[in-house]
Amino acid sequence: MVGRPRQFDESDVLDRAMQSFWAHGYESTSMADLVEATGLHKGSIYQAFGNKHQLFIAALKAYLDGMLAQKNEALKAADSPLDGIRSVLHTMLEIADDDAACPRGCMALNALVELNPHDPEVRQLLESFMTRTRESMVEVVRQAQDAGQVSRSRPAELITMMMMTFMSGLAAQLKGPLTKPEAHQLLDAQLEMVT
Amino acid sequence: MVGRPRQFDESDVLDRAMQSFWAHGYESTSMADLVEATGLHKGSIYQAFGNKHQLFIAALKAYLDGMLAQKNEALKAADSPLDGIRSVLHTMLEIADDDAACPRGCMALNALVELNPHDPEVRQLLESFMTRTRESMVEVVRQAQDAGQVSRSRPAELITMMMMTFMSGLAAQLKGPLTKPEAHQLLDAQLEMVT
DNA sequence: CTTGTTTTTGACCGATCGGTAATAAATGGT
DNA sequence: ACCATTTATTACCGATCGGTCAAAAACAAG
Repeated sequence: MVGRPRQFDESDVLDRAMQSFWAHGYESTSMADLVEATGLHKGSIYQAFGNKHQLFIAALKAYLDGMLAQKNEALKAADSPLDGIRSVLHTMLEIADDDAACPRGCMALNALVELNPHDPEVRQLLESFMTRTRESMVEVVRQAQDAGQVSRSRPAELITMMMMTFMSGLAAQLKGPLTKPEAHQLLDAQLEMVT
Repeated sequence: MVGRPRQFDESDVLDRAMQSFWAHGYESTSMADLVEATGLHKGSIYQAFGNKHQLFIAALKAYLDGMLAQKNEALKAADSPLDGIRSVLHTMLEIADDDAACPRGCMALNALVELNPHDPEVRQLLESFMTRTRESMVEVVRQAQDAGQVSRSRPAELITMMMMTFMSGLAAQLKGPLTKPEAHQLLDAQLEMVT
């Protein structure tokens, strides 16, 4: 027995929900907003995703998975470890500021600031994500050091943490008056310093 | 004619409201929360501050004024321009992570991420604050360059923006697993690089 | 065509949201 | 003592919040 077929693509709906949460945050996105953004009715959302919080978790997970995939792709395509790092970070910036009208920033950072201290599920998700990205980035920094592209005067772990911290700052500042060209310029300066 | 005297200290109530907004953000702080935090009744809050949004603006303004005062004080007390910068930034870090149980971060950054794109009043307030801090910091960086404490290889404006971006990143990361000692260590490393 | 199963749809729910109004209480001035 | 004015207090408001439920609809299997 199969029942009535779905009239929507789940990953497509999840993506639309993600856009809403990304642009407005968790609390400021109402179920009415999600109904409008996804196009399907309230009951269908609850049947498919449980509740608002679970939908947010699913959307955040989709966002993080997309970022990880993008990162691996960029690293693989790069000619050298340092080029890979550059490519990953500049692409992250592009993703964080792709809409000229509304600077959404980085959804992971938005969730970190809005929800992390009070939401265990978000906390676990973000911690796992950050740990994985950090470890992967430390590895690439080591490769860059081995290739002579990055100074050995500082441990790879420290360099990595400084870059991730700087990226967090850029993602936050993009929600303010900072423009995209300025952000890229700052990132280049930081990369030059740290290498 | 004078009327019934107030039974509360306005700046004290404002401070309590600020603590709530600081810890939970704007949307997640309900009027009921504010009633509990301030101790006075709902009607009194509205009579004294207008509405929730105006109260938040007043609380944010009080926070920013406090930060500016702390900054000027630390700069004046410092033995050298570079020491002043160090003192200001490390103190900001302490303020952003003063409660072991709940990392509130920096209220200005929290407001930037949660509200800036959609709230004109917050935007104007934060832009004015950031412009003033940036200009004042550029001046101190120049003094540090004149004193030979900071390299002239980069313009003071760039160094300032990099430091502020890095601080934003630290303020955000403090809401996550990053510990206070780690944050101070990262800040020291960044200061060493940039100088 | 009927039946079982799933999705769709829209009406509906109690709780909470931010905000208001009316009354009581407390003061200084006359 | 009384009045004008301001604050304190509480009951109350409509709107919106996230969430539920039952009936209708659309399929596959028998």
